[in-house]
Amino acid sequence: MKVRQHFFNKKPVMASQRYDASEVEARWQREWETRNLFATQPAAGDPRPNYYVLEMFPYPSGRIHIGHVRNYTMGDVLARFKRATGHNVLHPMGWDAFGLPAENAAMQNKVHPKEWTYANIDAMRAQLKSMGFSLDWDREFATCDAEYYGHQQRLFLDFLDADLIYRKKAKVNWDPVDMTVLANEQVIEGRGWRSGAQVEQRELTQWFAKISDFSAELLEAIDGLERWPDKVRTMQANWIGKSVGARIRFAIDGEAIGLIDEIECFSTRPDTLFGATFMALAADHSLSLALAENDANLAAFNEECRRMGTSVVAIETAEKKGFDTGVRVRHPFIEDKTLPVYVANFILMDYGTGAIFGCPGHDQRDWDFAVAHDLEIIPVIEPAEADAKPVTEEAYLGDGAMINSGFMDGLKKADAIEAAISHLEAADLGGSPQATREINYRLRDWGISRQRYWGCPIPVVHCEACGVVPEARDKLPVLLPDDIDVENPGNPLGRHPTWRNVECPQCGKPALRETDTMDTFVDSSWYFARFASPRAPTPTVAEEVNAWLPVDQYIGGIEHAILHLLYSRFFARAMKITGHLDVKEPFAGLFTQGMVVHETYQAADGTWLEPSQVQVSEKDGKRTAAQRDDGSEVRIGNTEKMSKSKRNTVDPDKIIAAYGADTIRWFMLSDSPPERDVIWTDAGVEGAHRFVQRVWRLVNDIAGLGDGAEAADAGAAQVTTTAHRTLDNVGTMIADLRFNSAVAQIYSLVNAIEKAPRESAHDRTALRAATAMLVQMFAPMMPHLAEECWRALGHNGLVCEVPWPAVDQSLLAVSEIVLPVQINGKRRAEISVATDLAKEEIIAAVLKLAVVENALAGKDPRRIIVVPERIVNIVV
RNA sequence: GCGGGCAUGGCGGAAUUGGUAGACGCAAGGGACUUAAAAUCCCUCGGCCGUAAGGCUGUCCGGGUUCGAGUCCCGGUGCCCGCACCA
Repeated sequence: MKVRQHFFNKKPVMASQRYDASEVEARWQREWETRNLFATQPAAGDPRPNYYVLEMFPYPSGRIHIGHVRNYTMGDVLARFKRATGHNVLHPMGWDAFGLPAENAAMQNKVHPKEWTYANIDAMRAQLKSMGFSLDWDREFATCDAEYYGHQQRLFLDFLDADLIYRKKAKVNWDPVDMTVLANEQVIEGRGWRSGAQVEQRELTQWFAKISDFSAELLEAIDGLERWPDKVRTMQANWIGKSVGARIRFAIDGEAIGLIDEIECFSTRPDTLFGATFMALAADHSLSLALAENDANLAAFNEECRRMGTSVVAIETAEKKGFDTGVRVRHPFIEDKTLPVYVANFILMDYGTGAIFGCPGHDQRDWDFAVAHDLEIIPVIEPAEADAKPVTEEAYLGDGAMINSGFMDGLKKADAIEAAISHLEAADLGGSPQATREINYRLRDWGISRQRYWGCPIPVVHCEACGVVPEARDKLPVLLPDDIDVENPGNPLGRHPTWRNVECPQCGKPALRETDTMDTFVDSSWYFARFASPRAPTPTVAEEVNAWLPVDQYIGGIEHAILHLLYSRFFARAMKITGHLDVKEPFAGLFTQGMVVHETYQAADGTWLEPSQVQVSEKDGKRTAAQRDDGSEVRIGNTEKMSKSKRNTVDPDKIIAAYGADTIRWFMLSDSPPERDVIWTDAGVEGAHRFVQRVWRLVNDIAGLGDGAEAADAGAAQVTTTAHRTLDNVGTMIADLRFNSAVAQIYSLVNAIEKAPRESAHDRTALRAATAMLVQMFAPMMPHLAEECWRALGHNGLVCEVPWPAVDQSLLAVSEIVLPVQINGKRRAEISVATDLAKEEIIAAVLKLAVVENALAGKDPRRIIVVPERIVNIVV
């Protein structure tokens, strides 16, 4: 049994000939910085093709975590590779710096949010620099910089003018303790995530962005996002949620209620109309409200519906409750038939029209409601599935021919829907057709108001005389005040003594400044455009932003699949309309990388332990037991996402200090495909570091072979061919973001160089050339080691400035190839043939093989398949 | 419930898209060097049979298509993710 010690417990071994990462890396980082190598040239006037690679910018929480390291390493490999292949590369970095944590920290630690945020940015910038990323730091900005959010206010006003932003009353989650609105994601089981207080539904006037106007376009354009993962495209399509159907009007039987004499429903299944047995309204439907005015019981019921929680649990366990209003509507197809109208707790006011017709036979939810209220269930579809249960037991949701449906009897679903709509379109109700075709989307407008201090102020003023007045554009930015009271809950802007009181920009009379700030998702919806000209006096500069956008490769976590990426797509369209941009899609290529996960450890008393507190025992490669430093038993838990609560995090700084940035970069790229989770193990990191040392030894070895007189070329050495073949593969693999495969290729080349003959001058010349190519190939991945090796090989310049080597195509062609020979599909032999050998000759050669002759036993083969350069198969 | 994805040695994963399954790495075992260790180097490493040559078997399970299936089709199992009273 062997006890593996955690690397922090080990004394570092430091032999003099070993590669000293900390010294080397700091030196090359200084060199790159001195030469300002990664500053991007303006797109205008640069003859090279542009390439924009962007990783999702971080929230400045205070520390870089290992997930950032993985994300930015991938982007950096691509950026360095594209630079080497002749592109003008934009690879910027900034900070998504507004948001709640800064305010919470301010309350807890009595630090100003601004101070806290900028201190964090300084710390994290230093960490990123120690990773050796080829970022253009001249373009850095934070979204909380007055300059940035001032331009954002300008965009806001332009959007307002273009009717892309508006104000409306809306229901919001209100936390009565923290005195703020909470996003749906911040409400857990009906309680505020921070205060734990029961969240109330409040009606407040809020700012909204008209993203729903773009539903159809945002959905259709998904088809064009060919370099996006299918998963994200599907998620966005589902989120936008298109439903095709009809809006159908039902006449109220008898007297009108006030001005209301009909009810409109949206339905995707008008084919089931003959099975309709009731109608249900949302509590906030205009008819529900009108009827409640004279009915205290209904008013109480409506109130109960409104209070119903938004949590998943509340929805799953809720009964189908209803209140019979006594009102009845006439069935559109059946003379003299009327349907009872209920108010029901499962009808949503903000989808469709807030009213449905219920067909219990073929909708499970309607079925539940019908059973609860003793309503008729009429089957109108004859089940095509043999094992279908009768509609007395559950709703039938499958396909089949229509029954009990008058003119639709016998039709299939699609034809029946068409027939029903045509019928209703032709029918007249009060002077217009009884139904119109309609498409509904699930996507709602985006509420961007937040009752928070640490965000971008919404640049408008409320004047008693003039109403809502935009701030004058030459007064922008509307700055956040620095002198605030952060010690009390609620919005410090709302109780600021002077900041609120302003003159109306229009009439000059005293007015009040808007105290809402913008959702931080607004900040991240256009930062990628600002990077194209981050110091410009306008939000964007046409010739730069249109040259750089769309981002060629965007890299980030799947958790942003919907919100951030959808908002950004909307913003690009809004910016196009307002003249700030001339592309529609912000991100041409999207890559969602996996997480970094780590084993968890739990002590006997249930507390989670850090990896450094635990020793794991292994037997025959299996992890058998773990012990704490004091010898007590430790339970090995699941391997999961690194998190503070499970204490399974690894601090990048410590790894860099112990092994260097190149080691952690190499480890992040090895083994796991980039879209999948990577399991952090000490052994894996040590393996990566061994490779760094091995490459350094090899390069010095080759450099020490001496020049060797240039031998008369006796044909390419094997190692030259291998190097070019590897180069060809590595190039395509990096371009396809298949980093783990590129890493494997590089390992193989190192193996080949180590084993290659070194006897002749010709050998040595070939080896030196192959080794130089090797260094260039791993330069995007381990840039510091590459520079040091490049120098050791006798080159003067920097490897990161040397163009990517060209593949010698003539070396890729092989003259002879080993073909596997199958008999009846099983591999029985192999044969070495010239690549250009004719099929007949290959067959002739194969038939002479002893195994083949034995198998045939004098008979003719039934069939011979020859796939050139692949395989031969003899069917006996 | 709806939608999407994944399943290959002890482990992470390769496999040019239907053509030699297990590249490359990790772990493990054996050996060399060393007073000893570390580092390094060499060998073995899916399973079964065999001294060996070699044979059989093998990519979650059951069928199918094909000269040939990890890859395509049908059915199933198990995990993971997203959305969800959406009419």
